[in-house]
Amino acid sequence: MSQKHTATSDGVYEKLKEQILHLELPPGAAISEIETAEKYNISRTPVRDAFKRLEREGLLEIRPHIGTFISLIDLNAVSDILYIREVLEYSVLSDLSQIYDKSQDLRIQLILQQQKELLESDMPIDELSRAFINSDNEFHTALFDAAGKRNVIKFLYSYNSQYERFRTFINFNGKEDLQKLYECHLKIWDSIVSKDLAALKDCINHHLYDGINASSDIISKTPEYFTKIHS
Amino acid sequence: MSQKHTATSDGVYEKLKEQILHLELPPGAAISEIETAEKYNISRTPVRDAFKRLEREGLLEIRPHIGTFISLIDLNAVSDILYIREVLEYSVLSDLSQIYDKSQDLRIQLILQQQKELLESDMPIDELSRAFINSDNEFHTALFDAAGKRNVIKFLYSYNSQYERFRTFINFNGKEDLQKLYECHLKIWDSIVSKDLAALKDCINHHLYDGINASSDIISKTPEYFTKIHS
DNA sequence: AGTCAATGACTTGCATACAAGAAATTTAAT
DNA sequence: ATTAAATTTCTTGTATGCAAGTCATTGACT
Repeated sequence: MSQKHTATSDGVYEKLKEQILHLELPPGAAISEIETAEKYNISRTPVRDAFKRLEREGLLEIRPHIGTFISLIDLNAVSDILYIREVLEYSVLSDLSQIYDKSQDLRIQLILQQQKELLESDMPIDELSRAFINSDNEFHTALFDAAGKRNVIKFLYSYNSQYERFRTFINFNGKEDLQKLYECHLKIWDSIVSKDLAALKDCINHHLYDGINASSDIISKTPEYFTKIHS
Repeated sequence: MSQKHTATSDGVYEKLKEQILHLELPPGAAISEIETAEKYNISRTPVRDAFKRLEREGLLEIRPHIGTFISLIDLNAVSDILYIREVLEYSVLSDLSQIYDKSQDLRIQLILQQQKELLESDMPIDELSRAFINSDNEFHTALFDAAGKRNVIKFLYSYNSQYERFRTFINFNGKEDLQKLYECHLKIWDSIVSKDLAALKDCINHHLYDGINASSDIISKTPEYFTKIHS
């Protein structure tokens, strides 16, 4: 499965995506095909492919004959994704609580233990954030997997680039948020095992929405990263 | 808003997509860049752009240095989409039943009336199918719209090409299926207006899954259109 | 100085030539 | 006849040149 085939195009796609999600390429910044091609010593063609792909994911905005720009963070889109995630996650996890058997406990416990250790470590905050977010994604993937709904979360991940970027933005804030996330994970798993659906619903709603509420002050510090809200 | 900008690429994309969804380009068939470019009197570049886009939607399979093929209908993917749709649709529509006010009734009634007239008309079956499916999509869009969740259904539609193709496949079967669909629509709207959530859930599940159950015999007539199921 | 048209420096869209890989076909040797 | 290597012919991937659109700058004219 080494799939050498479109190494150049895929490579620049992944590098760009990582830089955009980590905000190293900040929202609103201009980025040109030629410039990028020269940077990676390739031609415009694979760069164009990567650009188009990133545009479809909502991470780039290509304005023909004008330029290409890192898209602003669209809080409405983030809110939509959160709604979709909340609904699907509750449905899948309440299914899981019905069919749950002890054999899957190990994998979850392992991830939770890993997160605990992360929080106790003394990494620099931005490195910790990335590692914790990765582990968070692993946690949710493991849950969907256990429920036999692997494709559902793959589908969600294919659509939540905007949300990912938003998360890396707010998690730069502090370690307390990550601590809260971890505690939520414990509660979620508890309510699945104990089949407490009301508690589960409560957890999921808070888990996802907490960030967006607590962050309005952070957002106002770099308003140029965000699209205007006209709800 | 005339947006002339990428007319060539977008044009061939839409033409190809329509042909694929209508099964005029049958699953498994080979389709090459050069051949397509010559057919539309354009160069390979915009064709390639369209191909990549269709590949992302799961409608094409590009095998580098070998060829490009119309993807087979993946029943597992269809099933996944149906699950996602069912969960989201129930959530959105039960929200709608809470906030529903009479002012939105007109638009829905108009669409339902239109569907009734379609069924009473004497169009050829394949033309009727297309028209009815379009109207079906309008119906669901109007519902999501009324619930203030326009983006959620846009998101769903961006991901359900496989399902669309499957539907055009099974609806070639007969007019009775369309009649059933119409009756389901009536029931769905009734249960929203009367706030009968249990009936609503029942309708949605049946509405979406009915097709896939009733069609196993049709599928076996052209098994080469479908991927092998190894569940 | 102010106004407006021409120009030049960018951008991305499109066309085309070539490179590289895969598979069928041919050709030569046994 | 069989087998295997060479070749031919497909395919898509990549590089590059040109076309066309947008915007800022420049410069002539009033």
